[in-house]
Amino acid sequence: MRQSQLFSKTRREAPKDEVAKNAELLIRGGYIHKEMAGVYSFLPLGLIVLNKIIQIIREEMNEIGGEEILLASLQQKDTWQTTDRWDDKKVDNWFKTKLKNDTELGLGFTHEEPLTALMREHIRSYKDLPRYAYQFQTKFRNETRAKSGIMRSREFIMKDLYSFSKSQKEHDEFYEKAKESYITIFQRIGIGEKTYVTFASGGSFSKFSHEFQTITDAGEDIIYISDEKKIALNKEVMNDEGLAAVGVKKEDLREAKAVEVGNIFSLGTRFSEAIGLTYVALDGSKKPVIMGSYGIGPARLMGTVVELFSDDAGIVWPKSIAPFDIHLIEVPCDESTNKAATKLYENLKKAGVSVLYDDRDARAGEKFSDSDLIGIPTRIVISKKTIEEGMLEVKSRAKGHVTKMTESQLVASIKKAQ
RNA sequence: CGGAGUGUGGUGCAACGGUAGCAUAUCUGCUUUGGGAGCAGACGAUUCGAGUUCAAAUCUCGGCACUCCGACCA
Repeated sequence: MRQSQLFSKTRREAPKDEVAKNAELLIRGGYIHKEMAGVYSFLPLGLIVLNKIIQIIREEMNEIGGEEILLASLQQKDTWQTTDRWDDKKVDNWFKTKLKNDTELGLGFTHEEPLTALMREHIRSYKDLPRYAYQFQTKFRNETRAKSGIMRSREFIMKDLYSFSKSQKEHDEFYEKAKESYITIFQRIGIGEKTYVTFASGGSFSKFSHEFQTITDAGEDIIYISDEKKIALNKEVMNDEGLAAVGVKKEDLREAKAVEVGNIFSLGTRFSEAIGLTYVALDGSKKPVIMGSYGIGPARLMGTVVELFSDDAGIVWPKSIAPFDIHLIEVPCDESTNKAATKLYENLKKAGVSVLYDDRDARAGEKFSDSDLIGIPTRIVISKKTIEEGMLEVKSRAKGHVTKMTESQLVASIKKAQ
């Protein structure tokens, strides 16, 4: 798109009420807008990145048999009372509201209850299992303290998948598949090397759950990593039982700060029994469905990427989730550069390369600074000099080096990277 | 929820209880054009409410908002 058409503006300084690097850079670059503590809106550039992350997750969820749905945010009290999760004493981060007639409602902080209840209408026989449903949906959590920019917010989109299986074996097999799928997702997004499958508390559902923890000082969790096994333990299960389950010795582990970018749980029959989601087995008996839940926060992922990949000048997006492939900069603007830049812009679009074309009537310094801040992987400058030379000036945002190449070489290199 | 701190033009900062100032952004004009240009002019602000005082951005109390530390965190 043409940058002159982009309503969001970059800014030189971060607002003083942001300390977290992810929020500072994303606000300065015009990716997000802060509505209030822990509540952020996504602007055009931010939504492109968020949707790219979502699309990667979607592809991987479909790959393991997920069916996409969209559940309601408004939740009925009754459903949550059947599992004893309505009471504020049991779940203290509910946002609750009321209908005009005083009927109490909740804004969903998760969706085990409503989906389990819904599935009663669709799962009746062992022939209907297994099933995997997932969604990208807004969760509301009344955190006592929002912090770290978009890493911990009160309203956020979450991908949550729920599995419904007829046997423990069937569940366990899917659980492993989901774990592998998550590893693939984090690799595709570019944080694979710093992300560890981490043993964590299973809460009231099972002994352990698996978290996906990405090493960064911006994280809130402490994990203990076994480099040999490429696995980690959350501090909360750093005890004899946890060590035994993972099969590591305490002295072989190293401590690190990390952010939880994903979490998968075995739920057993906690919800299906309480809500009455059963199926008729081969032998005619009625059995509760065995469930699991699998979450990833796309916005938190986006924040994590910014924390991991940025420098003094701004963001350095991994290619897989950058808002555009190329930042095309025309400088200075006159008739000849405009003609050349427009032609290149159109050609690149035709070749299937996404381009942010800085056609603004601004000075070179401002354009370059904005480009560094926005962080698109490849920058191309069109100027009188490059037109005379007949070569494109191509700069890598990550590596910083400048190379000269022709248009077809450029397209080939972008295609190769995709 | 406990503790600490901060609220001033769009943004970032300043102002002893006594004329609210600077930078940047924005607008106009001229000059400029490969790393946030120059000159001239213009627009624009004390979080809200009470109190103390001749006089409050400044002191006191309360509300609201935000940040940080901690607790909490399917």
